[in-house]
Amino acid sequence: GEEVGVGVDIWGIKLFFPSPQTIYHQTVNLYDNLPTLSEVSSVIQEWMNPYPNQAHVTLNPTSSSPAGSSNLVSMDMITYSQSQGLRGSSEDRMDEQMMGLSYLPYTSSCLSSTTSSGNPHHNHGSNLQEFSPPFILPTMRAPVAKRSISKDSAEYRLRRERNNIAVRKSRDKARRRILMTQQRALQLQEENQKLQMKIGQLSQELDTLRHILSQQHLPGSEEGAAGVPTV
Amino acid sequence: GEEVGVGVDIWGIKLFFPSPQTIYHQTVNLYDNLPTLSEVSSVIQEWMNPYPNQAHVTLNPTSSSPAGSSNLVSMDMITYSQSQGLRGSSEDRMDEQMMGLSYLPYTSSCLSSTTSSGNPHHNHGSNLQEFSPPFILPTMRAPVAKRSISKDSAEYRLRRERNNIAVRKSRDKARRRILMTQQRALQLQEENQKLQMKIGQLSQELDTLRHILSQQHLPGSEEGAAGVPTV
DNA sequence: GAAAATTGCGCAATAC
DNA sequence: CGTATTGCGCAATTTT
Repeated sequence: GEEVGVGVDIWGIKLFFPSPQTIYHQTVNLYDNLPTLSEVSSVIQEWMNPYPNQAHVTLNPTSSSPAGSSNLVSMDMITYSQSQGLRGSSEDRMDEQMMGLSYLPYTSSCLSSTTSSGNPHHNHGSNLQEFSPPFILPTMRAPVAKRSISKDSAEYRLRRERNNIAVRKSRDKARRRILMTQQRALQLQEENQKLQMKIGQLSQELDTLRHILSQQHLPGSEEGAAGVPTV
Repeated sequence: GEEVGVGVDIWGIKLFFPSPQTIYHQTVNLYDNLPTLSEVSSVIQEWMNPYPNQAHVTLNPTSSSPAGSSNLVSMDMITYSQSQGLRGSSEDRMDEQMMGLSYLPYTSSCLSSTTSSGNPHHNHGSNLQEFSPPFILPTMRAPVAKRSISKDSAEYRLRRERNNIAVRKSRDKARRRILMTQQRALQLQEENQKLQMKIGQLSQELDTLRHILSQQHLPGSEEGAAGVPTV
């Protein structure tokens, strides 16, 4: 099979979507306002529109117009139980994982390379067929065909190498950002403690002064109008 | 070649170490206290000890004792310019990357599987041969042979699938931890502002009271002893 | 539109 | 033995 994407089960309706990451992104970003069933069904209509028949449509590697005719659909169901963006919106346990729930294997198959013998990177592991959690639908867009690029080509290697460098750089940046945030949090916590202490000191001073003033004024018994401000 | 590990250049001395990640970890953890040249050379002696001749020693897949005889050495140099753990310890730019420096491609090849046709996962990209930054040595330990496991075996797939689940779980946890830290930092920042404001208020109150007291005492000209405390 | 950056994922080494 | 972490490359996607 040359399917690209994931099969999902939305309120009992099995669907196949290309581009698992898109779905994941949408899920991650929107998992806190799930659509209603009617919204889902309307979106399904929109989605199914270009492909009224649910038959397979083989990928056409030579098609050049990306937004043109349909060229990639497979109704083969692929397991996809993401569960990450769907863990209840109430912070979960924040310390440990949920009960036995979740992190079930999920398989996505890739387009095999067109010329090379193909390093089957995302190999299909177990062929489980369960669909569990409800799912957010991705924004609707017709699947586009990839430009077929030989994995042996120098251009491919160049692209890969450049991307690898970018990935390392990006992750390094992320690591530093995380570290910085942690340090900032610690710093703020320290500062908070100092500020709390200072507030304590000032409050005590205020109490002392108020006490002194009250002692001065109470025995004298008059002029209560110009008293201690209580802002 | 069936080499596993990375080649590094330490003060001009080219070495090959197995397990790139070990080196990376050591580098990350220790990059702020680089060893002296004498330390390095003694470590090199220790490292070279089991292998006085620098010839290739072929991997023996049937050897069962992990801590037993030497079974994995290759002096083929593999490019390794990590540069991540070596970015100056002064926070760098904290916003953007350094100048043209770093993130050069780095290649590590893996043991090919013994029975399966072998998915060449970590494929060798460009065959650059440059060695640049000085490097921390890993803790010395004789390389151990991996138990040869067929990639087709059900056990392998089981292990992989379990690890994949663990990985997803771990990353989910990390994501939540990061989010939590960010939120905490924001929260602390808000709290800080409030505290600062409160300190401002209290200070102003104090000033007012001090002013009042000074007004009361200065015109009367005496009894300066029981004055305003200046804690 | 193309290059760079980001991100989910699986793999393998390793840490625990 | 196990699970948990982590660096890495890949590919899909997003950002610039």
